[in-house]
Parts: sequence; C-alpha cells; structure tokens
Amino acid sequence: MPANTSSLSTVEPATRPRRADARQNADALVEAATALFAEAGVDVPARVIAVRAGVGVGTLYRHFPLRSDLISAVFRRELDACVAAAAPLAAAYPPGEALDRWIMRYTRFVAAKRGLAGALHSGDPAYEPLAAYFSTHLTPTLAGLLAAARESGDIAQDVDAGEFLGAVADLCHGVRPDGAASGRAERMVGLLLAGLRSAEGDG
Amino acid sequence: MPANTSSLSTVEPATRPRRADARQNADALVEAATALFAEAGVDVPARVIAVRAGVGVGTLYRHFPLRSDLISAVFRRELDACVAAAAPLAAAYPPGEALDRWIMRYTRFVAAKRGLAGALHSGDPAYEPLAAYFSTHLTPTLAGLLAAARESGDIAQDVDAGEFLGAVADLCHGVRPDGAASGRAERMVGLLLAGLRSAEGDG
Amino acid sequence: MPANTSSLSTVEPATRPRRADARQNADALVEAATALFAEAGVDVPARVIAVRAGVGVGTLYRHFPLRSDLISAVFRRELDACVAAAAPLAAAYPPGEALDRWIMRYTRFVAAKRGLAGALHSGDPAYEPLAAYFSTHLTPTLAGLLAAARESGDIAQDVDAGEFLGAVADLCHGVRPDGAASGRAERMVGLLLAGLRSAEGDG
Amino acid sequence: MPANTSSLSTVEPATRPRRADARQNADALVEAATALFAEAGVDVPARVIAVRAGVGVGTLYRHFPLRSDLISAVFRRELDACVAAAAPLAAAYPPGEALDRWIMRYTRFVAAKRGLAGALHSGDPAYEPLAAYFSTHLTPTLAGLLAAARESGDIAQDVDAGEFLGAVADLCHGVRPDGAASGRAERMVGLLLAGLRSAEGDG
DNA sequence: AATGAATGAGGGTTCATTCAT
DNA sequence: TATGAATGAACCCTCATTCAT
Repeated sequence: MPANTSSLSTVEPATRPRRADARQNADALVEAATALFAEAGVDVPARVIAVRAGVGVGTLYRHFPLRSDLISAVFRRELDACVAAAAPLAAAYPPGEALDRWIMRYTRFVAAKRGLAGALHSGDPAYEPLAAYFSTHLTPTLAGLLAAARESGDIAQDVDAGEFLGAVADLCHGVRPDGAASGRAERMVGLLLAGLRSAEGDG
Repeated sequence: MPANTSSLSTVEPATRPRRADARQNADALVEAATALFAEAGVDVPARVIAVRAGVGVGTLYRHFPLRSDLISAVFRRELDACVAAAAPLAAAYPPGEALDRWIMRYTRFVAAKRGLAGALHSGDPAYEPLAAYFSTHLTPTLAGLLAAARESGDIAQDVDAGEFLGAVADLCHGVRPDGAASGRAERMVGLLLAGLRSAEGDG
Repeated sequence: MPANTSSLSTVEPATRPRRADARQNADALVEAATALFAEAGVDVPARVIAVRAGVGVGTLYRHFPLRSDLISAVFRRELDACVAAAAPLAAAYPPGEALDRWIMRYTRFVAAKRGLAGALHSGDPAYEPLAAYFSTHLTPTLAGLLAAARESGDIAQDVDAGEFLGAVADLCHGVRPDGAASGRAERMVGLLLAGLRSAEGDG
Repeated sequence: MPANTSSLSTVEPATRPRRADARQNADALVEAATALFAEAGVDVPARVIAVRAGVGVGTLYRHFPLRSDLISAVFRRELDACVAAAAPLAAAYPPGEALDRWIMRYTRFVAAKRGLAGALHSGDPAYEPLAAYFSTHLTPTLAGLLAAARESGDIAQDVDAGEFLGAVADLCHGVRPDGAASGRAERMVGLLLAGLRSAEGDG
C-alpha cells in the first residue's frame, strides 16, 4: 500500500499509481478474451489471449490464475446485467410476457457469447465455477419469473428453471460471431416458450 | 491381426483376402470409434482409437485420412437407420404421433452419440461432410413428417426441418455417456414439440 | 510500512530511520528464508520468501541481489555460532572428545539446514561465496581441533579438515526437515569419527 | 509384430526392421542421458537430452514415458554389474577385504555417475523406482558382504546396509565429471570402512 | 527505499500426422 | 497394406528478474 496521504484535493486520478496500469491490463485481458472467445471459442490458448491483450502470459496468469477466473470475468458482468433485467421486466409486463422478454434477452446474450454453452457443458472442471454462478444467480431469477407466470396462468407447463436455461444455452450453440444462425436460435427458443404455454405436455 | 501368411495358389483370392482384411480393419476402427466417441467424446486421440481397434495409427489414417471421415463413418450407419425408421412410423401412426415418435427416436440417437452435436457445430470444416449428410438425408425425412403433420392439422407451427434437427441435436449436447441429463434432453425436446402443436407463435 | 513523512530538518536521523527499516526488512527476509529453506529446501521461489517476510520481491532483490547472498546470510550466523562453539569445547574436554562433540554439533547444524549440502556442491557459481566462507571460517576451526587430537594421540588418522567438513555435510544430504534420516546421518558421521580414531588407514 | 517367418538362417541382423531403428534411438537416448547426467546432473531438460541424442522429444517420451524410466535405464546396467561383482570378490578374498573392494568399486561407480546421489535423495517421486532398485538389489548384496565380514570378525561394527550405501553415495555427491574431488570421496569412504573395522562405536 | 506488476524464457507433456520398413 | 516409430509444433504453467511508480 504505497501511501497516498498527500494533498488529496485532487478528484481521483492521482490515486493508485501502478494499480491503474494493472487494472488496465486486467481489463485489456478481459476484453481480448471476450473477443477471442467469440471468434474462436473458449478454448483459445492463453498465449493468444495475452498477445491480443498486449501483455505477457505471466500477466494473464497473475490476474487470472485459473482459466475459469478469466471465463468468469468475461461473462459475469453481462450475466449480472441479465439478472438485473428481470425485476424491471416483471414490474412492467404481465408475467407471461415478462418471462418471454427476459428469456429472449437471455437468448441474445448467450448467442452473442459463443462458447458459453460449450463451456457450461464441457465437463472440464475449470468451468464449474461458471456453472455454479448460473445455478446461484440465473436459475433463481428464472425460477421467479416462471412461478409468477404459472400463478397467473400464463404458462401451463411446469419446467425446471435450470434445465430451461441450459436448454436455451444449448440452442445458441451454433450461433457464429457474425450472428449467423442467430435467427434460428431465437426461433427455436420461441418454440420452447410456446411449448411452455401450451396445455398439453410432451407427446 | 491381419495375417496373410499363405502362399495362396488361388487365382483371384490373393487380392480379395487382403481386401477383406482391410475391410475388417475399417470396421474395427468404426466400432472402436463408436465406442470411444460415446465414452470420451469425438475428441478422443487418434492413437487411442487405433489401439482400441487393434490396428496401428497408420491404418487408421489410411482408411480415414480425415478425421471427419471417421466421424461420418461412425454416424452414417445409425443415421441411415434413423431415416429408415420414418416410413414405418408414418404408416403406423397418425402424422402428429409419427412425428413425435420419430423425433424422440432421433433424440435418443443423438443423445447416445456424445459429441455429435458438438461436431456438427464445431465450425471445423472437417465436419462439413457430416453436416451435409444431415441436410441430404435427415432433413428431407423430417420435412416429410412435418408436412404431413401440418396437413393433418396435428401441428400448427411451421418450422424448418433442418433447424429443428439442429435444435434437437443441441439440446442433447450435455448428455453424458452414462445417460445423465438424458431426461433433461427429452423433456426439452418435448417442449419443442408442444410448441409445434400450439396455435400461437413465439411471443 | 516504510513511512518517511517528515520534512527532515534533523541533521542525520533522517537517514538512520530509513536504515532501520531496511535492516528490519533484511532481517525479516533472512528469517523467512531460514524457515523456508528448512521447510522446502534452498530452491524455494523468491516470491515465496518475500511473501513470508511480508515484503515485496523487489525488496528481496534489493537486499540480496544474488540468491547466494541470501543463502549466505541465512547460514552465516549459525555458521559463526558453530565456529564459536569450538573454543569452549576445546577448553572443557580432552582433544578427542572435543573433536567428537564439535563434529556432532556441526552435524546437527547441517542436518537442520536442508539444502546446505546441496548448495555447497551444486556447482552453481552463485554459491561459491558460501563455500569460501566454509574455507575461511569452519575449516580452520576444525583443523585446530584435529591437530590437537592428533597431538594428544586421540586420533590416528590424518585428514584434511575441509574434506571432512564436506563429507559430513554430504552425509546430511538426505535429512528431511521433519528430522527423518537424521539418525542415519549421525550414525554415519560416528563411523567417520571412529575411522579417524582407528590405527589403520583405508583398505 | 511385423512377421519374420522367413529363411532365418541368417545369424541375427536381418531381424527387426524398424525395431532396429527404434532400438538405436533408445540406445542413443540412454547414451545422451548418461553423458548429460554426468555433465549437468539428472535434472537436465528432456529436450536437451533429445537433441543430444539426435531425436525429437516425442521419441524420448515414447521410449521413456516417465523420467524415472530413463534414469533407470541409465543406471540399471551398471548397477547390475556392481551387484554381479560381489560374488567373485567374496570368493576370491577374505570377507573384510571383499567388503572393502566391493565398496570401493561401488564408490567409483557412484562417483562416476554424477547426480545419482542427488536423484536418490531428491524426494522427487520420479526417482522412487531407482531407490527401490537400490533396496531390492544393492542392499541385499552389501548386506551379505557385511554379514560375512562380521562373522569372520573382520569388522566390529554393525551397520545397516541400506544406510551405508546411501552414505557412500552421499560422499560421492560433490564429485565432478572431470573426476575432481574423486580422491576425496574415496578417502572419506575409506574412513567409513575404517570406522567399521574399529572396535569402538561413535563417540 | 519499497512495492508488486510485468515480462518472457524455459521446461514438461501431448498428439496429429508422416513415412520407412 | 499394415505398422508404429518419429517428429515437432503447440499448450500449459512457473519463476527469476526488472522497473515504473
């Protein structure tokens, strides 16, 4: 902790000397990883990410000792935004529509993050923290929306929130960074939602 | 053990036996690959497959110069069986039920083939022939079933057969060789089918 | 926490305090290194030592630019204590017993310093200063004890003091921090001493 | 197993087509490793060994999947020769002298194999097989010689064969490939042997 | 003087693919 | 034709060491 007991009438900038650089590097890494995950999947080599971020491999490992740390950093923020979007939707729309809208928002997010679905199902223990994050954050969010929609009678089917999230993620699996196949994903998710509303169960 | 120890005074056979051996090796490789894809995914090392088949790696490459060739060989047979199952079902059941039953059969097949979905969407050009096989064989089959079901009014939604097949494959993505998550896949496919039957489109 | 918040109107002190801090850090580093060398050997990473000492790596390198500097600092103190123990022993016991007791004290010291022997013989030029320290301090000490014991007739063999010290150090090579194999080392050193007393030379 | 059912009136040479190459590589690797272990210690990088042997790293790993496999290959032969030397010595000399001669032979062997002692005490599990080999082969050999010498009264002290072997190995620790310090090792081992013959235990 | 972030060489290991036999 | 040995690129990860703050 390099002291900083000085004048401090300064607004903010003067603080954290080296720290700022470090943060910038971490950000650059997340950014590079985000782009590369989208371009080439989550399995892109660490060195490639480092180079793209303009730092050495060592720096990558300093900031993200575990590969899952980087994955998390890449997805967490948007995942949080996704969670946060639920309440406003629930307040503004009837349960059924709130559900639809939220799922579509989630769909677009996952579709934009190529490799997310793959990481979730890879079985590689490195990605477990990410899966756990889903369980603890996204699943309860969807569960709430589903419960409300059931109560209101907007949906007839009962479905497990975790399963449903996973299914949507899977349906986004083939979406390319250029957005190709994105329409397909949304159409199929729409079918899933329609199935939820329908009175009859599966055949 | 491709033995070939005789001086074989026969006229033609001298060639045939060898061919037979080659065929046997190819079969052994397909069988080994089938088992290993299910056990460990499509990414299992070539050497492992060769060892399991009881042949050298060189032999594997001779028969399947491209990895996708082996993949195709592995799936083709069952894919064909799947296609062949459509006609009997269409003859025995009303269009809607035939569709449901066929999709469920396809679901179980894909779920059993760990890695199939991954291969289809990997983006690796090596797997394109496999995707092409889907387009030329499975898609028309499903298209037929879908058309019949629409005509009979069993399903209300219109859907692209290729997209639907891909969606089902994706939903099987997380299924493990031990069958774990298999229930999930079937439930989600059921939802998809229910969506097909429902009168309203997506929200 | 190297504070230095004064405008230092004082004449000299302004320098001293800093020195004191520096000294404290150096001491902390030596202490940390001592503990870690014993726990994990001399090859423990620099960063680990720095962390244990509660300072940054940079500080470690400032005080001990060469790894051997730290090694030396770690062992020097105890080496000095070892040297200092010779005189009292020589005064209190007959030459032969003084020799035995001193060697055993040295043995226990080396055995407790895992990695010392390794460092001495590593061949890495970085450790030469340490070897030099042995030559200039310990060797003469033992030489004195040996000479006295020969004169008194307590030992029959002639032996080079430096060689003998090295041999004892080597015999402690396998001793673990938990003391395992320590008995072995002492038994073998005992044999060496017995060999010294025996009338006949080697076979 | 490439058949080899042919004429075979040949002496030996024609056999093992590729196998010969493979064997040559394995030999080259052992030779390179032997040299490099002596020059730079057992910790030389695998890649360096491979280059020196004129093969790719992959080849090294093919022949010696575990580092300990290579170590073993390097030392085993001479270790065996050492063991084999015991019987003739025991037959040709009185127990005490046989012991001395065998130990000196062993000393010269270990001294010539720089890094052997280090490997034995490294604690690295990779070297355990080597240590085990010592226990099962060399230790019993020495135990026999020691027992005979005790019975004949040639030695007075009792000593654990394993400990003694370890001690001798340790004493060879500092010997350089150029033979420097070799005299020292032999002198110290001589002292150890003298200690064995002496009537009194350690002080 | 202290800090700790950054660097990047370096070592281990795997595996797709080629090719001599 | 089958074999499996050889190759070497590619990855992962660790650490000694430097240097801006």
